[in-house]
Amino acid sequence: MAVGTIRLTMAAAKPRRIPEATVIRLPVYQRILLELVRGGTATVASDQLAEMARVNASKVRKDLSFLGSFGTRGSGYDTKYLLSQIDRELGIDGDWPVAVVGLGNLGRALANSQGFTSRGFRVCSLFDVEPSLVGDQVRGLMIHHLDDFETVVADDPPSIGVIATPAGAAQDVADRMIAAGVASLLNFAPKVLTVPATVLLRYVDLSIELQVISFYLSHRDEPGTTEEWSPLSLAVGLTPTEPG
Amino acid sequence: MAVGTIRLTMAAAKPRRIPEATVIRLPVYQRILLELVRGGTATVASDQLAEMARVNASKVRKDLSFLGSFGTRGSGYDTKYLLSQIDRELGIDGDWPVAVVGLGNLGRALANSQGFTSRGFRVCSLFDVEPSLVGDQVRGLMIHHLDDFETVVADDPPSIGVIATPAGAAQDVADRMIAAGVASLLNFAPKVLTVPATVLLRYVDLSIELQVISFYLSHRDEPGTTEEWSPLSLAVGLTPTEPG
DNA sequence: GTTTGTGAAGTTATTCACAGCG
DNA sequence: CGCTGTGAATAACTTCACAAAC
Repeated sequence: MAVGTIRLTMAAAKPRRIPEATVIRLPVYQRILLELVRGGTATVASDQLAEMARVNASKVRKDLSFLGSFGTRGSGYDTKYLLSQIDRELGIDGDWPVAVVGLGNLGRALANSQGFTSRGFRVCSLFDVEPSLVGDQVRGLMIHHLDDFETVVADDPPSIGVIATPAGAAQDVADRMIAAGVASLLNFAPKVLTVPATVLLRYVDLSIELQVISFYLSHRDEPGTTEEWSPLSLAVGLTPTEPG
Repeated sequence: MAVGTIRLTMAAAKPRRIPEATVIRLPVYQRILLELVRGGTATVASDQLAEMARVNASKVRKDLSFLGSFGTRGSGYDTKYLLSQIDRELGIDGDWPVAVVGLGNLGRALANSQGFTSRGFRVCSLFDVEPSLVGDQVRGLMIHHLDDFETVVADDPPSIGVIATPAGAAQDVADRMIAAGVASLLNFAPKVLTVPATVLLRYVDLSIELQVISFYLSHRDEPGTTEEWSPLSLAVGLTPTEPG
């Protein structure tokens, strides 16, 4: 590209500002590309990607064009290269230490999951209050008592705090994480949290997913409704910061 | 509930068609209202709801107006009543049997979670292939061997199938679920699935959440970017069906 | 006075449709 | 030819702003 497009000063910095809707789809393309690369597919056209992501092909092309123009007309996109560009854009080259509080089934599943232990993410510390868990190891990391939270995270400050506790403990854990300087929270507890507007807060609520499903199942046969719902995106979560 | 409210006979069907963006926020309001009701709050104004949901107040009012007009000018919304209306709209009065395949940490956490065992949802059967798990009970339900899937679900056909297996097993499980008539899948395995367009497919990918977070953390200090990202919605997942 | 509900205005996202490159 | 990249057209969503209702 190097679209001569303005922004000149000292040569062509990209005019980028990636739309939110696109940002949300990038991880989806990323995952698809990862599978393609692993499966040995070297190039992919926008309409194939679109089919796999279950979106429209021009949307794919538009989305990717915000990153630059990496496609080859006539053949498509180089999977490896495109993946590396998406990774870069998503900040995957960074180091993102993650602290997990709550090591019940869910916390354990998270701490063990690929997503938390690859591509820049790294579980750095684990906490619980349950005496029978404290001292145990998960993936080679010891579970600390929550009482030691401040001390432990001082050594290796997490960027992301994961709350996988029961609802009753969640707000307290959030407060302590924020006080310790954690910039973003991922909350799995079924509890609405109150945090400062500067904190990036995302909820993952498994029941919310179910309810969106039940909504579509309930309505799929209503007259005139049938073909028109294309339940986009996915769902879940409250959101950080309003601009105003 | 048992609101005498209309739905009169056969006059005046509302002109309703709830925008997708609204549908995605309804479960968020729902959860907030549930906490308010439990905490004994009887009424709530749109700007309070908005603050808790971290969205704009007119968005809240507009969203709620698609359900009908249940607010009282001057004081706000009756929490209980509003909650019941959202529940109704989300199809919560239905019966949604859920089959879970894969009872590792994640599957267990799901089967035990409130979201899967309340408000219309009901875990109806559990499956795994691991001999040491088959025959165990989780919340009073026996874990069946996946080999018996077709037989077991014939008795109590699930509306929703949850895939919490390793990636390698996910497509096979999906195929069997679809063949057995399951209308919607919730996939937690890190695998892109191929399913017919009529199947409602949602992905929950914990690493996608992390990556959206890392995107915002990476970009929050770029010049001109700081205040403007209001990372809406939430994100995750591929999507079912395109209309075209 | 307070807060809803909603047209109208403004913004953002999607889709079309085609020129341009390989 | 095939497929990308992108302006222009369309559609969806958000926000404003205020009249009406309590």
